[in-house]
Amino acid sequence: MAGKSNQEPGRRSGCPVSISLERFGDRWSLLIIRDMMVRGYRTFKQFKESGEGIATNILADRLNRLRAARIVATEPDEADGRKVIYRLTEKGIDLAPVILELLLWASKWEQTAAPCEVMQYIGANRQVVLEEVCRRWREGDPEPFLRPFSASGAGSGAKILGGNKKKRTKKGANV
Amino acid sequence: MAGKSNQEPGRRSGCPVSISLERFGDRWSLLIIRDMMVRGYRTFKQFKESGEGIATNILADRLNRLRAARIVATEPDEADGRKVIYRLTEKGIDLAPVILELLLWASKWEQTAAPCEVMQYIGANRQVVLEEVCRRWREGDPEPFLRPFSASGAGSGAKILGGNKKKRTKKGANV
DNA sequence: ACCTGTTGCTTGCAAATCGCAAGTTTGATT
DNA sequence: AATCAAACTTGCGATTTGCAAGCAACAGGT
Repeated sequence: MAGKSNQEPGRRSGCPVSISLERFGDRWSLLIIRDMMVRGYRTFKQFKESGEGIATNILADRLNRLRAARIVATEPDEADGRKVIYRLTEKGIDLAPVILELLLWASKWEQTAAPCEVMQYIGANRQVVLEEVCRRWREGDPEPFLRPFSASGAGSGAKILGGNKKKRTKKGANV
Repeated sequence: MAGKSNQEPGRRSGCPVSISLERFGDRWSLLIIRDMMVRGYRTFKQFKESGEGIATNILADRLNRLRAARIVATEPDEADGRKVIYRLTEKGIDLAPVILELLLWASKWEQTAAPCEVMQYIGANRQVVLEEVCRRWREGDPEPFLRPFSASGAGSGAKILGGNKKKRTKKGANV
C-alpha cells in the first residue's frame, strides 16, 4: 500500500466530508435529491417546477453531474418517449440520513414552514422514517413521503405525511 | 395562525432542507465547521492551512456568514490580541449529525483516505461518537477527535482517533 | 399527414461569485 | 524603532450562475 495514493486527480483532499461536498456541495443538488427521495419526483419538469425556481440549464447540469457520480440513473419512459425517468441509485438513496439531518437541524434552529409535530415525530423515530423512505425506493412506490410544506398556511399538519406511518392502509392521490 | 407567513424575505422556500442549504450549501462552509468540530481548529490561520486550500477572502466571507447565522461565535484571544477565536455555538455543534452522515456516506461509496476500521467503528457507534464530539465542545477540549487523513499513507489507522474512546486516559500530541 | 402543445434540454449574455496575488491593519516580539 | 505575524481587504481575471429564448423530438387530436 505504500506507493499508491488514495487521491484522485483534481481532488482537493481525501477527507470524506470534502469528497461529499465535491459531489453535491452546492445550492441545488441536494434539493433535487430531496425531491426524488421524499416527494417521489422523477422527471425534469417536476424538478423544474419544484418550487425553488431552479434554472433549466442548472438543472440539466446538476442531473448530469449526479448521474456521472452514479447517484442517480436515467431510463426512458415506456409510456411517453419524450420523458426521461430519473431515479436514485442505491448510492443515492443512501443519502437519506444526510437529508434527514438537514431537515431536523433547520426545523430545530431556523424558522421553517415545517409543522412541529411532524418534525418531532421524525426526530424521535429516525430509524422508522429511514426504513420507510428506503422501502418506498425499493418498491418503486411513487407516493410522496412528505408533501411540500406550504409557505403561507402551516396549519394543516395532519396531511403532510403521505401514506400511513404504521401500516400504510392505501395510497393517497398521486401528484 | 392564518395571516402570518413563515417565509422570510429573500428566502426561496420554507423547506428546512432548502434553508439548511441557504446557510451552508456551498463548497467550504461545512469544511470549516468540520475543522472546528472534529479537529479542534479555532483560528483563521488554522482554517486557512487546513489542507483544502481555501482563499483568504472566501474564508473571511464564510466565517462572517456563519457568524451572522449564529452557527459560530467569535471572541478575542486573551493571550494574543491579534488572534480571533472562532467557536461553534450550540446551533453549530448541532450540525454534528450532518457532518457524521456525510463522512459515513463518502466512506461507503467513494474512494477516500479514511481507514475502514475507523469508519466502521463510527458507523456502528454513531451515538457514542456524537456524544464524545459534543462533550469535547461543551468542555472546550481542544483535542482533535479525528486527525486529518493522510492522502498517501493510509496505513496507520490506530492513531487517527484522538484521545481514548472509552475513558480518555490522556491527550496525545497536539498537531 | 398536419398542426399544436409538451418535454427535455441547449445557447447567449449579463451579473454574481470564485480564486489567486498583493496589500493593509493591528498587535506581539526583539 | 524595527520586524514579524495574524486577520483580514482589495483588485482583477476566470468561472459559475440566473434569466430568457430557442430548439429537436415526441404525443395527441383532426
